[in-house]
Amino acid sequence: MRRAPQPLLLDLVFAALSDATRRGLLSRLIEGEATVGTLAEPLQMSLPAVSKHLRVLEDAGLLKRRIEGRTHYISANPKPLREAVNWIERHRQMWEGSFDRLAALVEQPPPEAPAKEHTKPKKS
Amino acid sequence: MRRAPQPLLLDLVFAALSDATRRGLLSRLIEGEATVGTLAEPLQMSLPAVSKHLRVLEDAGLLKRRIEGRTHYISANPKPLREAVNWIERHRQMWEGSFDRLAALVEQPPPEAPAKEHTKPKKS
DNA sequence: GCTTTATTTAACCTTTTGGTTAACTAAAGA
DNA sequence: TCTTTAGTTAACCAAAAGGTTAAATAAAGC
Repeated sequence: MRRAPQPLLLDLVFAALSDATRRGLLSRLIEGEATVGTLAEPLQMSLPAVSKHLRVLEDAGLLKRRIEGRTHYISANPKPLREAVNWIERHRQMWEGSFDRLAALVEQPPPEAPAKEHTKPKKS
Repeated sequence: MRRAPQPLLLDLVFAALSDATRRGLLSRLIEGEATVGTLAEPLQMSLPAVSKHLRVLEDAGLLKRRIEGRTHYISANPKPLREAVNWIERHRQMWEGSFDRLAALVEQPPPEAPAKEHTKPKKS
């Protein structure tokens, strides 16, 4: 009963990535948009189970959902991954002591827009 | 009794990173090696709780522990982070790649049209 | 030897997670 | 209209997560 400091986005992203089924779903989405049923089909588990996994991913901001009639088209949203990889790279580089090594990779801006939303003050 | 596909290392790493307290511990370790007590001191929670968090991090391979007498010196081990960041980067780049192609198409319609999704971009 | 110090382990509790089946909503098709 | 199809929501369950306090282990200090 001591916590409630709001679930950080990073919490949600890393938690979402910590399950192999969910990572599998994300991998599958590399091939492009897919419906819930299509995503569930190869995954020997019930449809509601898959639906839940998708919700976890969606809550972490890793999915986009386009609803058309009764069909939900799911696609990947890579944006939150940037913050996650930023956190990791920052620490990895500090620990390894090689600051310049993959710095370019992290700072690599999206080809279209100059990163506008990853400059938040965080205190983790 | 239905699962047993073995807990992948990636599972453990991402799960370890999904908790703000644990990320805080890792951040603290940027300053260098520290004892369990020192790590616990600023963290308003009991020592056993911290001990458990450290074990989660250790099981994920993110910590090294040097025991000297009754004192445990904890330090960060960045190695498993590489695999994690590899997974993320691989997916992020794939998605951003396909998103670009998609975006190129979506962004095409004239600036007056507010691009509702179930209306096909018909160009006159 | 006794006591303090550093830390883990044990036992317990509550909340969350990951799954199930059954019931519901709503669009599509006959 | 009636039925199928696509998906979510509800209710439930077992196990895991994250915390607690109390007990155990073992090194250090007196």
